[in-house]
Amino acid sequence: MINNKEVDFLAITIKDVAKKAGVATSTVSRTIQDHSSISEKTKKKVRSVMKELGYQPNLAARGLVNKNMRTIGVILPVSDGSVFKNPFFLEMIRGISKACNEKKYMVALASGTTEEELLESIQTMAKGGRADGFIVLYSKKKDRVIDYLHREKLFYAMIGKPYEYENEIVYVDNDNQLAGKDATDYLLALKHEKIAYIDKKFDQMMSKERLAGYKQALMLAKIEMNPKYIIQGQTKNNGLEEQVRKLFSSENPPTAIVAGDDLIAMELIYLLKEINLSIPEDVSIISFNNSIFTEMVQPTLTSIDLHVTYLSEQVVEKLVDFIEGKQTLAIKVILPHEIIERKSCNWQTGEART
Amino acid sequence: MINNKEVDFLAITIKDVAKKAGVATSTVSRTIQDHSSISEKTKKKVRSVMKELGYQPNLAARGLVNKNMRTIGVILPVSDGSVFKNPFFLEMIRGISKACNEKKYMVALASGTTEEELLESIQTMAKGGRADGFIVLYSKKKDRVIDYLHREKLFYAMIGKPYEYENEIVYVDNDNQLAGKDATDYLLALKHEKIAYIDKKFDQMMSKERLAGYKQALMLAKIEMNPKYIIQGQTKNNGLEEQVRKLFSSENPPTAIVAGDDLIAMELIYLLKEINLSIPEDVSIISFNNSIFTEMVQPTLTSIDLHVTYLSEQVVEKLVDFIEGKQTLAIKVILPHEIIERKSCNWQTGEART
DNA sequence: CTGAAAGCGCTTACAG
DNA sequence: CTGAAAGCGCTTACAG
Repeated sequence: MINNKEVDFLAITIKDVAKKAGVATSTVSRTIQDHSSISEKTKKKVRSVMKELGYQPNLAARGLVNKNMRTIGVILPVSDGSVFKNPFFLEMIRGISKACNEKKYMVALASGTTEEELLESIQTMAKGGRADGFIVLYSKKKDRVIDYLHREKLFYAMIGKPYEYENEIVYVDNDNQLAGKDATDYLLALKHEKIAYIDKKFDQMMSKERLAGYKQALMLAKIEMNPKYIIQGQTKNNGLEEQVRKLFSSENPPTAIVAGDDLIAMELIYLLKEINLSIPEDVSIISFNNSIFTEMVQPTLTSIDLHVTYLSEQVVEKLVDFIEGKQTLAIKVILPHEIIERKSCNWQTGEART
Repeated sequence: MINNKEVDFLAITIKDVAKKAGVATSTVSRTIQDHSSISEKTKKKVRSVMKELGYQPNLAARGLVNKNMRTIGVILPVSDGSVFKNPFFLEMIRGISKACNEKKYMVALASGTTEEELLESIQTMAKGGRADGFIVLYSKKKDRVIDYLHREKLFYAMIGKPYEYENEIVYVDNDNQLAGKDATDYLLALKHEKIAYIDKKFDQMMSKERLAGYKQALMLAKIEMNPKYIIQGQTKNNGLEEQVRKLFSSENPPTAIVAGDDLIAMELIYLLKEINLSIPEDVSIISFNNSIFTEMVQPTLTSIDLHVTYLSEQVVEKLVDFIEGKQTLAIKVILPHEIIERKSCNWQTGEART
């Protein structure tokens, strides 16, 4: 319908405003920035003309001279399919987007099907002067993305604890070890002693930490850890499902599970129901994230809320401080978690928790 | 650790390349664009210098002169919480991001907590020359966002069928009426006659269309439609849950359900199980989206795949064609759907489908 | 308190 | 086939 060229009606610029207001372009520019050197009277006049003409500053021009585009690149994990289906990311993206809006930053997405592609995307944004800083939404070992960001001395921050350069990176995280311990302690308080830890993706930093917390809780409770109770995703011989079936049909099955996240907990609930175990009567389950799924299963899931939205707001804030030079230290922010009790945990006897 | 100013080491520009290669900046520029007027020999030399210096074009500068930023703004629905938790959006975002990468476009997110905020965000991007076009991820009635995009004659495309300006908007969609009909036909073929249609959000265009398809299927099968069998989210008196309970404890309960999407189907499964109905023995369920959830419930869900990823790729392609003037008509692309059979549907007798 | 001028890094007629 | 010059829309010393 409309041709590119035809629609190319000249946007109104600082020049148009200046002419109409009878001032110099520099005066308009300074008015936009609310410079103290411009008289209120002039500002008022200029502002009214700006409004009248519907002036909006050209961000490319501004970016060119300021060498900052007020844009934050959000780096998604390489989408091999599985990881990225976790709605967790949606919550983070949404939180970041919201926080950026408030700070008048834009958010640009960097993604890729392979690590190469992702790196290229980041590079274009970085060297192209398109993003002033980056937020990395995941944390994994030997990450070439982190290496790149670090080597190029770009501004970046992470959600989650980094594997490397820990002391040089701005990051926002939960105390995942404590969360793992708290989850386990919660089950211990319900008199469970045979507690399993089941997760899928053990390459993620947070999984490691939660497992450490689980071990710590058992140790402090002087309960000997049973290595069979720890399932770390699929092995080369067995899928997660098989391993779980085997564990629960063994001689000495667990009475409770700490699950890696709500999604895994959901799957476990189905699996266990299939082998005729009742939840929470036979097996109690606690998990992490407190996502929408917690309310969608039967029984509803007791889960640890990690305050993802707040996490996202915080990364944005810290990164922006860093970009704008208000803060130059590699600050870490650790947010608290909170157990949200629902119906998936019982006393070890199988009696309802009262 | 690192201060803003210190890190501000001058990026290498076209000038640096020109000097080192012993040519003019215009030659470098033309080499980048692979202009036919430059000799291969010169190009080769310039390119090698570019590589050596690690040159990356400054996108802001380029955008300033070209008046296009090779950026697509992706407009998320106003996040009142509920809608946005649907992982559906994550899939769309991912698909769009992937397609944009391939076309060397960047994706910028526009979001807001209120419609005002969202509009402001879009406006900044549009008038600020930040985005060349927009993709709207949802379709709702009386949308001020669409009004704005339309009034300002911006380039935009939608996923889903628009309420207004249908003949002037580039969009990509499924044939949702046909999908609704096919879902219903599938149940009819299993000898079900008492089929309910249950959805949550009836302000969305696709819900309306699927319902129309449901009605059409019944009509063609000469089955009288029972208005009680249609539940359209919560009314002012009753929540969805209450309505469903009531329907299934009524004298003449349905034996099958067409559910608005997988999430709703999941909830329905729990609900029905709670009132001691077996699925698929007592009630068959078919839904839409074929998301990860289909494999997470017991029984696994028969669901209609809408090819979301492909949908996303298509919007990007069409929008880019439009932006670049390769295509000036308000083209629509309708993608096929596909029933993915799993375990949630039986013959009306309650016997397993074989 | 305000303006004229230079410059950010690129592209593109216009010459040659 | 290549280069010198103007210009995209803004900001910021530098004068006054």
